[in-house]
Amino acid sequence: MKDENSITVYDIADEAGVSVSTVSRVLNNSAPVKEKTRARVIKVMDKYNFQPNALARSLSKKRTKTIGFILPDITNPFFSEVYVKAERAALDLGYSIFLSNTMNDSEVESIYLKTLVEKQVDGIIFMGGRANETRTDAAFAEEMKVIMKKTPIVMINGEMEGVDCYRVKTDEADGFRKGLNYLLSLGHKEIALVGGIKGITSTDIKLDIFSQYVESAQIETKEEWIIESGYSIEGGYEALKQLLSLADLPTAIIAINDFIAIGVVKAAKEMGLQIPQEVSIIGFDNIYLTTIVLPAITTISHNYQELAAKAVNIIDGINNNQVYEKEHFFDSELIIRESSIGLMKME
Amino acid sequence: MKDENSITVYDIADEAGVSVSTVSRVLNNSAPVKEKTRARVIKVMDKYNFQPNALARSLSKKRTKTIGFILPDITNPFFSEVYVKAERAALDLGYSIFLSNTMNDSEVESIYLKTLVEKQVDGIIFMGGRANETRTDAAFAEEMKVIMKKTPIVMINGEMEGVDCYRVKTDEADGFRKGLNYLLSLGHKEIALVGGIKGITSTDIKLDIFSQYVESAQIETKEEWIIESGYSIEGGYEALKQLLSLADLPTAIIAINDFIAIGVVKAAKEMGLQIPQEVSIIGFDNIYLTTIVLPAITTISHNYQELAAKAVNIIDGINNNQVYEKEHFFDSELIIRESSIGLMKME
DNA sequence: CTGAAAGCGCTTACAG
DNA sequence: CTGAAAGCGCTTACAG
Repeated sequence: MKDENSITVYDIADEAGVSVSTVSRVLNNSAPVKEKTRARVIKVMDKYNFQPNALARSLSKKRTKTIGFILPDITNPFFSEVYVKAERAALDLGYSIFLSNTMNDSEVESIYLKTLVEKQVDGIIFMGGRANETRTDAAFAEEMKVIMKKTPIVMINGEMEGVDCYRVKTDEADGFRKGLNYLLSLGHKEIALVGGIKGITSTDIKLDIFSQYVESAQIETKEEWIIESGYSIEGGYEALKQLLSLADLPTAIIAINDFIAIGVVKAAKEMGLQIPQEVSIIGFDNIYLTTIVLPAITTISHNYQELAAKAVNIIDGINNNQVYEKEHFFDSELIIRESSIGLMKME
Repeated sequence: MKDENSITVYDIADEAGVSVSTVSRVLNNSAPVKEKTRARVIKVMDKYNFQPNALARSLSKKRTKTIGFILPDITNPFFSEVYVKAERAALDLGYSIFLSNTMNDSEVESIYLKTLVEKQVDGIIFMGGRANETRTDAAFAEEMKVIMKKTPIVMINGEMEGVDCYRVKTDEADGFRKGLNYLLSLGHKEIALVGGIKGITSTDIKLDIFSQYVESAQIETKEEWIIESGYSIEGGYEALKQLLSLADLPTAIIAINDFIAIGVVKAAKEMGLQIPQEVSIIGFDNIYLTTIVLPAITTISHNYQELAAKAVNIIDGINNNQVYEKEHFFDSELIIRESSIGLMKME
């Protein structure tokens, strides 16, 4: 008897007294097979714990039921949240996912892109760093275009100039407005904007909206209240220290993301600044850490579920000859928690 | 001219005026090729952005350079930390990883196990829930054995009775002793043990050690100080509330893991209990959240890097006919931060 | 409802 | 150093 791990459809066919075509038919339910024959084949398969070789299947079908997912750092709760939702959607449709962490190294990004194509993934979900730059690098764009000739790409919350891939997005501009309007509704007018890096889309979008509010005199701010301190907890921590060294303080702070907001909260605690009594703060992203911190942080949430599922569905769909719009927007949601409070109550 | 995405070695061979064997040789550097011939072949490959089909290669080589990684929840910093280290080690050796989140659903665990085998992964790194039970389920063990006939499995910090797979482990017993000894060295004697679930290995190991210390009278505890409240932040939060309802309080708390410790810290803050002044607390795992919380939490760290790299190396090694011990232990490390303090200072 | 044959795109002895 | 041929393990027209 053959080794269990080298049984093929031929062995099954032999022992069941049928042709491999028939074995393939029962394997895939791709055509009618007489009930008796089917039973015989299944019996033999079970006997040997037969598992078809997906490589061979994929080679002939030109479909791998595999998706590549490129992101900077799965350790970051924002990315792990969208990843997990995507994986579940993928599982439901029978796909496996190659996860590729680039750690913001664009060379690694290129290596993974290349590998995924060679492994014949049915599509790539891309959240790599190069898709977050407001001005896209021409060489990177070129590279993406070459990939796209072979494999569909869908970017989540990112895009690249001249790269006509699928894009699935949170309406971040609208989300940021929701945050600002909420602060305004609480009576705040003197507002600081903390975190971010100029040139990165998610920062530029928010900076833009903020400027509009300032220009229309809805918000009063100062140059020193706009602190581009990156995306990390540390960045929020340093930013608050900087703010506290100033003569005038804002009554509210809007952070580029939740990590920044968490850093602000941490620094506030150390410095003895009361949140929200002395200053309100809101974040962006709604990562789960916002609820484990004290006070829990008011924030704007992505629609993680829809965002991720749409990305997966597009890949599955175009592999089944369906047609999709290139761009899809999803609404964000204001999540009110404890870090923000009305101005009246503060005084 | 052919479509760029359907170029094969035959097309390259034709245009370069050589045989496919030669194309394969330059592709793999598997045998000497005249420099001039090689140059000609490479030129044609470049012209068409040729990328070999890894499916076809894997089918004939019976090697996919792919690893499957099964874990409960990548959203949990403990798992994402080991995953990220494993992925980097894998990348260095040319492997891609299928990440499979089971969300603690053992049916999903089975589906992924099956899929990974069909996709012919070179090995599976397993941190699934079923490997964490002190008493292993016979049906699950059987399933694992069937898998192991076809694909090597290496478990990280887990094992299953009767399943002779590779095991890579933190010496958790020793790590827990380090924590206890540290507390003792600070003068603490009245200690509570919080979190965990009986029947789960990581709990049982720690419970065991704890009992030994109690029996040898190094520690004084009470029944009500041992609270099996799971592994979540919420679990730590509830546990501290429970402790605070008691007449007597311990001077120190050792938590099953960092999530529990974080929950304790959060509850303490809400209830106005001073940490570490009124009670010291230490966690286990050294996830990065321990440093963003105030006070930063003293904990025991796994050697994430070595643990993950060893798992990957074993898979790569046995696919190259190397031989490995079945079990490998790695030391843990005590990381002292702000949540613990000497008993003298407390009074 | 079933089978024989070709094809998917590589690699690998084997021969020269 | 190079080429012709078989093989990896499936699926899919095609014919009956």
